[in-house]
Amino acid sequence: MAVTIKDVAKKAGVSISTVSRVINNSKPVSLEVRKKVLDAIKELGYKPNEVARSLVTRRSRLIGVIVTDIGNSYIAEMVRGIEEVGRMYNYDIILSSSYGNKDTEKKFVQLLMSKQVEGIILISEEKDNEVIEEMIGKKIPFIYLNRYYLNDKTTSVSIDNELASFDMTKYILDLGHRNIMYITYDENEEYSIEKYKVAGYNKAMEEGNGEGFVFHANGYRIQDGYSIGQKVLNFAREKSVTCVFCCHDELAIGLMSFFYDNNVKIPEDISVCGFGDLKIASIYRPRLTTVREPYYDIGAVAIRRIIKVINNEKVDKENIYLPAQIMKRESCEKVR
Amino acid sequence: MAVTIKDVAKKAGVSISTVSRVINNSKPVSLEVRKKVLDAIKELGYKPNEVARSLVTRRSRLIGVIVTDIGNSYIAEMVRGIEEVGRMYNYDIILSSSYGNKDTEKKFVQLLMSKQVEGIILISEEKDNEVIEEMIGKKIPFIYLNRYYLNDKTTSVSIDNELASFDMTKYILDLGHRNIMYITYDENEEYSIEKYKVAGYNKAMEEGNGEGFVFHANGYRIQDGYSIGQKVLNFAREKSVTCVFCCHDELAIGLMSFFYDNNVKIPEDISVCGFGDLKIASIYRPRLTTVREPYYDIGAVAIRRIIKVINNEKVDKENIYLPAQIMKRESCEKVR
DNA sequence: GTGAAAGCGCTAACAG
DNA sequence: CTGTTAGCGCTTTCAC
Repeated sequence: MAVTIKDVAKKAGVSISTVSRVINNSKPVSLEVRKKVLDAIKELGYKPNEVARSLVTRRSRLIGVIVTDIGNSYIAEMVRGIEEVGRMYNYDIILSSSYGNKDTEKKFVQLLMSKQVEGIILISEEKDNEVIEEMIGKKIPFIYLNRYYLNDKTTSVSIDNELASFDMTKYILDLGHRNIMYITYDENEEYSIEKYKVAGYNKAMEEGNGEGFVFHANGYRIQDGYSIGQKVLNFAREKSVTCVFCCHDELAIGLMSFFYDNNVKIPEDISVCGFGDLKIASIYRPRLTTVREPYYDIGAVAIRRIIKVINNEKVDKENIYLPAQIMKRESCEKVR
Repeated sequence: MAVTIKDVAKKAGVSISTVSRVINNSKPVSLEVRKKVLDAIKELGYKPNEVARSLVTRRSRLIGVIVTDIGNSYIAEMVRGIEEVGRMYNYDIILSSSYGNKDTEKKFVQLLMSKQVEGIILISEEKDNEVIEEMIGKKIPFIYLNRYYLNDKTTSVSIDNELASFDMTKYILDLGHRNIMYITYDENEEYSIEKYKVAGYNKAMEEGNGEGFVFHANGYRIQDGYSIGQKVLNFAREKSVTCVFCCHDELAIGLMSFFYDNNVKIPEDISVCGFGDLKIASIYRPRLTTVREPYYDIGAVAIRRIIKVINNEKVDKENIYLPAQIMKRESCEKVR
């Protein structure tokens, strides 16, 4: 059996409340007594039982994080941010993977609440999320992170997608490209973030007198980029497209792989740009020109806000916007 | 305030013990009473407070996982395995990232124990781990996962590295390569796994009458593979090396990137193989021929074993070995 | 089959 | 400044 506060109290010859006071610094304790207690603690190797503590204080120092799949590099990066700043404030995180199943997400919320977590961060990839409705009723701090779909019912952290897409398009235009494809997915969905990205792209194309072509993929994954490769290639040739701007790095990487496998040279034959700046973007060759979404920071800011709410510090109701950045690399070069 | 067992008891007109019995199925309860309780639970939306439960049962249904960095894809994969099978047994995981700092690791063990976790999995990248010494004293189930260094004082799960390296080398030889470099790192360290991999390589080279060259990198990272690129290239040319077998995928990817940047064609000019089968191995072009270490399974088996120990099922003391697999891809082709 | 009561380890009034 | 006491919400004897 582990050593408890009682053991310490006995050893130090004081009451358990006194011990409690010194470990929590909650009330003044005489130097002399404090020392006795500290000695006893050290000698016994006492560590307070956090579970017992939580029960009475109602503070678990636990934050629940529900992710789609920790195997996704951008999610891992967000979790890193969450974990690291959580740590700074003495919070541990409980990690649950939903694999995109909404019922699982809901179940996890219940589970996490029963474990008395003090806040929940949901990293989702769903369109409409019933979990959010559920969370609104509960008084527990909550943040919703979604790289693909917006949600106006709850606070989130993200970049300004329209602006980022605009800036990227402008950068491509400045490189001399005129015929530029934008590959999107599901941008007609009401809450799709693609809507904004397409808008940013269109706006820049208009201002820059470029000829734009919005193209549709069948999903957001590498696989989806690969599988539309031939169509993109045909279209690009037909319309003299010199640059393909993909709405996500995954698509861009898939597309580049298709190009590699089919002897299309990047950027000599065609330039490719992405969006996200996944780790792989700077590892793959040629390195991918892309918009950097600061995943780590998004996670960090999200948990920071949760902790603020927990501590009753004042926070804005609104979404938080972080700056994006154009990562200029070799997959997209000047038109000659 | 959340609804408690008391509320349910009152609503159902029974004692709290009865409620406890029905939610735990711990003792027979008459059908009639059971129904009343169940109804009350449903009506009130009651969820047992797991913290209170843990306090009395001493079972937190929590398993602590300390990782070096969740941003590493192989670690994320292990954590996936851990999380997913943990879930099957109703365990949640608490994730902590040590970023390779031993003191942090030790601190986390303390922290996790004070949160009453029922087991700890440490995913480390250190040579010698003081944490292990510390864990041996404690009676809490513990598994040590380390892709780089062995530890004979505690249970682990891994592949048979010597055999895997042997098989890979044999595969390369069978492709017609004779002059094969093996790039290693820190293989002279007492507990380095590289020692075994080099042995497997040497054995196969001997049997296959190949000419082997063991080469040293300055680390395990992509960056390290890139930075020895020129040396490898010079050496390979001098000794007519046709294939480079890297002790980790990271090194192989770094090397391939160097080759790309310097116009060395893979596999036409030289073949490259790796070890690990990180996600990127099959995304990068050319796709990397490599040894598949089943990270997901390693995590899954690790937590399964922990849960067995928790439940007093009998387990072997020995390390657990999982099968590896040669992933034959385009970075390594037949010599012509 | 059911209820009363003790207690898990700790914090937080409340006295003194 | 320090000790006593009452819970936190739940499980688990122990009676009946």
